[in-house]
Amino acid sequence: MAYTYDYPHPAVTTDTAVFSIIEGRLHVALIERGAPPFKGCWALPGGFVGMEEDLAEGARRELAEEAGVTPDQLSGLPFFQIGAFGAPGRDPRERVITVAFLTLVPMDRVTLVASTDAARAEWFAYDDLPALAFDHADILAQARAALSRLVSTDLSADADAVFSFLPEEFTLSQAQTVFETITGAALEKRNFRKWIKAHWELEDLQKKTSGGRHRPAALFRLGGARRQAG
Amino acid sequence: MAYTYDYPHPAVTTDTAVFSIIEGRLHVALIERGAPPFKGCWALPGGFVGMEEDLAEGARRELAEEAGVTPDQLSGLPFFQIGAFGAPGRDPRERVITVAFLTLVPMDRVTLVASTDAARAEWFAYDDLPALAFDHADILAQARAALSRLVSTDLSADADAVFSFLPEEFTLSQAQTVFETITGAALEKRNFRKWIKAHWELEDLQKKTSGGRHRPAALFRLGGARRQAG
DNA sequence: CCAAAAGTGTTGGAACTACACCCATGA
DNA sequence: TCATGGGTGTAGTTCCAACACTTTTGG
Repeated sequence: MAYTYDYPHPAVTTDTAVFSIIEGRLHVALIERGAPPFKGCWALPGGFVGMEEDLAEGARRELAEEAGVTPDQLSGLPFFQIGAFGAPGRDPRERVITVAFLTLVPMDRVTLVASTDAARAEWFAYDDLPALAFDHADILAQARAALSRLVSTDLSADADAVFSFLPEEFTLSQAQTVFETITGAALEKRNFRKWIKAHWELEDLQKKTSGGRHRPAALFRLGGARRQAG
Repeated sequence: MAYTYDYPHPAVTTDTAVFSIIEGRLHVALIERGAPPFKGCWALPGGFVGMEEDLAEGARRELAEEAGVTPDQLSGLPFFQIGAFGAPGRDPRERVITVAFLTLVPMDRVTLVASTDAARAEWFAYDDLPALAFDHADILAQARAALSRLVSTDLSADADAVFSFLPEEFTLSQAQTVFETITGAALEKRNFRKWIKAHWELEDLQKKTSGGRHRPAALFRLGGARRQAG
């Protein structure tokens, strides 16, 4: 079937940078492209937007299709738009404008499953990335910058989103790891604890971790109604 | 002439929120649509992206065509992307995804000239806007939020951009008006002067204004290489 | 008993807020 | 001479950064 217009139309795709923190390091979900162009190259999961679906909806659909990250797993998690990337020639096939998104998923939790046009789907440490298809290195850099901006200098309105890296119940050390990973700076433990308690209402669950061969840590949850199911 | 694709393509447009400060109030450039849909309605200047042009380039071309704001007048001024807006049904004709931009032009300086499909082009005070076409009220609100974010709580990396509201040579009172207009808060004169001098290198031009029926004010210029031609 | 991470307060400096009066000009 | 906006300093407070030792558990 063919679609005809009176004047030329670009194609529109979405791409999503899925960040997580694995073993204390920032990781991104990438897929290996199973079809040209850039076949065999790693890329952000994404694809063409359906004519009836919203941009974010399309991005989530592609995430499920290519990387096995279902809307279910993303429910309650932040999903931000980073912006549109539309330099002519960024796709060798035709003029393609992509709208990029950013999401944060809990640490050590989401398993990637390749399907449709993805040959593989894997987590990569952000500071050890392969070469990327299209202008995805550029997009990913802007996603990383947006992530930093969530908590930089002063807190953005969306700063709560970074708690999405944490499990529902977390220790203050885990929280510190998250903030250190995002900002790239080492934080002083006592100051961090004062600071986080001053800026967020943390509910002390009156429970402790166990199993570590060290003193057990108190477990907290982000208080108020600020966080939905993770 | 017709253009045919194997699968449906949305149309892609750009829209730009041009902000200025006129008589101490934040204004936005709007055009009155001369053609359907929303004929006779006010809207952000914008239009379809050419197949060979970059998104920002297309936005600037449309700005010149519809509102008479030439790339020349915009040279050296900030031009930020706000994001993509693509809800299905936002344009009654077909699926249209728009990429929105934001620019800041010097106070009391830019004259608007309507042409092509714009019946009129005028400055509107931001807090006294007419009904807008499409989802432009939504886009404009996000543009306004982005403007605030430039200088909110702590300064963003792009905070210099707000000096674009000022003429090349400006008084500290004019600068104070700009910051007050953007933040919406009244600032204390002595504190503002200390603060702006602490955060920016201002070159004292050793000149004074004249003509006001009051004490002349010292003129400054934004120092360093931070500002190109305004 | 040893290794490993959890937990805990105080102090000095920097940055921000609040606040009131005199000055130079044009009409 | 008056109306108008331009120009100036200090003191109190708040927030942030620096800093070291004790506790609890598992092996």
